Amino acid sequence: MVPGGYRGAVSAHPDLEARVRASGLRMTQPRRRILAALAALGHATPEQLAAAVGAGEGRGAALSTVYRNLEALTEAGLVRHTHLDHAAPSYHLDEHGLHLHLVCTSCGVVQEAPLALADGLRARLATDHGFTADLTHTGLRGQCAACSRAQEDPS
Amino acid sequence: MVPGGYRGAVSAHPDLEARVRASGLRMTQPRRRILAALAALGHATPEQLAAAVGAGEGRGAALSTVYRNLEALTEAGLVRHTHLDHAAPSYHLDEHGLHLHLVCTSCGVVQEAPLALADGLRARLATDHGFTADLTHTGLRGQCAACSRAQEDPS
DNA sequence: GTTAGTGCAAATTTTTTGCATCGGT
DNA sequence: ACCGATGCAAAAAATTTGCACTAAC
Repeated sequence: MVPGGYRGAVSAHPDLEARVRASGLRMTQPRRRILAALAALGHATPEQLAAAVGAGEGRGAALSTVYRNLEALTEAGLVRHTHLDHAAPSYHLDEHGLHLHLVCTSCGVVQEAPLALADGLRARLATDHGFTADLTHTGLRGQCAACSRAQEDPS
Repeated sequence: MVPGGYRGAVSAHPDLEARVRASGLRMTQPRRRILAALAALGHATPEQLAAAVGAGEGRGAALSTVYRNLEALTEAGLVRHTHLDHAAPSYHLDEHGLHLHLVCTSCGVVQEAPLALADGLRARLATDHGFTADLTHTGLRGQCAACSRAQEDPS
């Protein structure tokens, strides 16, 4: 289910390393692997990360280390997460950019959409309810184009 | 944390009973209590429901029964759920109405907003991405008015 | 009388935590 | 050398499941 993995000596992104250190965190091997996996996968659940990093296979990062790192890196502002569905949250690098996540209820595909699409809604929420919304944090559920089509025209 | 509970002989809403039966489900005591609790609480997590129903106190509904009912009733279309935060999903009667859920990241308060506010966004998603969104299913995270204020003016 | 539905307890699954050790600075 | 970070294994939560029994229909 998960590609080869990122177990080797990974030099990772220099800028990332700098930011890690700037946050007062040490740049360890497991942490480097986790960051590299995040960069490569775009977004992934803790379990997917553990698999990608090769947890339990000797030289990787223990599952608990993955959890602890996601927490520490989130705290440091380097990592964010989004709730795509009922399951575990999906983590991604801060750099990965802000966008809406469209999650298809039928096929599970996740597509991204420009955050600007929600500007109108956010403005209304702000004026009408004094609510400052972050549409980035939760995936929007629905049906993707392909699945809607399949449903109407079950050829 | 949870009010008195709904353990007594609850007649529940007649219409609900009818819909339950129409779905081919039997109207049992535990099920009646769960429906009554949902009606009274508006929306609640499985645990809150179990507590409200008086699970474990003898005459209530076992936690596992709560889970099984939420599943069955959801299947029957009588119940829906929304993911308000990182924690457990929050269930509510279908009748409870469709609206947006605004979840404050700071204080945890959940307020409701008319679904129509999101019509613009939904239209854009439909035309631009062929995506039919259900903004009802996930709570929108952000800061409520009170918390935003407190943050800017920490008197 | 059938069989869906229930309670209870055991089994899973997911995430957290304690603690001795290792490794970055 | 210091102390943050790690691995492992145990603990906590949260949800699911097996099974004998009860109660709707």
